[in-house]
Amino acid sequence: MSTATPPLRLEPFKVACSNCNLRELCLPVGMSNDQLLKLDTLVSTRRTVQRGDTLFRSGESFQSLYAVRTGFFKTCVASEDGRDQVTGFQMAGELLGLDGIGTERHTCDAVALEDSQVCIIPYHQLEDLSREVSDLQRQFHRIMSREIVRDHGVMLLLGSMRAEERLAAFLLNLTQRLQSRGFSASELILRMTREEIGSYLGLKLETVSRTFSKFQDEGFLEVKQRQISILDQDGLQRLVNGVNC
Amino acid sequence: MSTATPPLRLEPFKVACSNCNLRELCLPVGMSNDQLLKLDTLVSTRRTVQRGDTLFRSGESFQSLYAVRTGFFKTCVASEDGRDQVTGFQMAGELLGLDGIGTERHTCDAVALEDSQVCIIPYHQLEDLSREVSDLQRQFHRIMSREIVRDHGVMLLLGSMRAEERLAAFLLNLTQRLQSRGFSASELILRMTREEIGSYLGLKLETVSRTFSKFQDEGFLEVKQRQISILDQDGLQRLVNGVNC
DNA sequence: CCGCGGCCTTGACTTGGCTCAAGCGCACGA
DNA sequence: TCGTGCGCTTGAGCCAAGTCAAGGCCGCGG
Repeated sequence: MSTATPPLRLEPFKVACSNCNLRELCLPVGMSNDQLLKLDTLVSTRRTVQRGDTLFRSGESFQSLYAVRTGFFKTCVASEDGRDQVTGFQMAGELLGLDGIGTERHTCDAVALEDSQVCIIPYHQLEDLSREVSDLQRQFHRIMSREIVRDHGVMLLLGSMRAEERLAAFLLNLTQRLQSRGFSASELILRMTREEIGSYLGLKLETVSRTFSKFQDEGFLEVKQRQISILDQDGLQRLVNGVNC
Repeated sequence: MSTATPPLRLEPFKVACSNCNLRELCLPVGMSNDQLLKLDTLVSTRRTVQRGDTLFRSGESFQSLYAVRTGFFKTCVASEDGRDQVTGFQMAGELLGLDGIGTERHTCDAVALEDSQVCIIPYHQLEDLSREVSDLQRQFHRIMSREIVRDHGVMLLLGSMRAEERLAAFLLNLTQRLQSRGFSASELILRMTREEIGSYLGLKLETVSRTFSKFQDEGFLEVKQRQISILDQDGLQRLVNGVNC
């Protein structure tokens, strides 16, 4: 009775995948308790990133992946000339840095949109462990594959949707991810500016703003600055599915 | 002397990564000869796909990755409503099917744009072998990561470039990939229609056609249907870099 | 050899989203 | 408390790309 508890109590409680409430969304999915303990030895440090600060920048040497523990990030790529493009928004349980594996350098910037905390996952150790633990390997591959699928969805959005459809799709995607983290399906607070939304959706901030106003006029949403209430989720879904074309 | 040769001669010569001329572009990158022999046991069959036929379709169960051996493919995703979007064009040495890992189902269609041949890479066996051969693991991860980076580049293109910049970027990317496969940097034959280019670039086919004509008028290209000669590569590059903005 | 069909080009017109500009609202610091 | 600045909204006008339509090119089969 006295031998079972101490090893787990003393220190690992601070940082441990094995007792993380995000383990059903993050890298540990599908792993047994034994396996999780191995993962714990690898993921042993966290890093705090203040709102507005960057977790990593394009061009920096790639060492680790990061799992968002709390907070909210954006990633953006830049072209030679100044143009830049928000490529994604990441919330709790999502991985950052996958782009760096290919070249050993990060290829985008990751910026915290609110005060955030990430778990540091040293990449080479992850490679080593995933050779040993096939469930980890499988989940890691799944995560990368899903990132590719997600990107294809964004390409579809950018390549073939109209402004209203893009914004509707964006809002539905956000609420869905928030909902799977236990938040309301209808109330959300945007962590990003209109300009950042616009960059992600291939629109100008004025267009984003106008489209929000239009959605409000049409009764789909209530918009109070960054506080959004979704009043007609089905309506938005219909919009995305091109019913109004 | 009589024992060493037969096993390698009789049959593996037909299909083998170890003596494939694409091995410097494909999955075998960075692997030793010993390791390649192991890979050979896994990648032992090919499949021929006629022009216009699909290698796999969205929704089909995912079993294998495919490496393009000869020919040319497009991949496209479709939304609920009929819209679809070409997400990429694949040539020799490039991998198809990575999108299927996440859900065990393919999420896009892969269509041959000319008569093609692919090597079949059974995915679960690849997982097994890459737990054993870390160089294989590393290269596989690199390939997935680069696919993510490539997708981010397309998002940048779709989100922030004008029609001329998109087409110029597309042509430069194509010639660069062809060049690294030993083809001319300036002469190319397009395997896809204007409509497919347009879908990939988020443009209508008429716009693609007009932009080709414009490039020809301005002396960047010579265009004869699908035969393109690049006359001023630097000019195209300057266009992509937004010099004419 | 001709006719057909798929693909491409070009012109005329329309329009969705961009640009430019003015003004509001809210948070924050003096 | 008030000013300042950032982010957001809204209007007016414009333009790049889309739409619609006509016609040309070219390869293939009859």
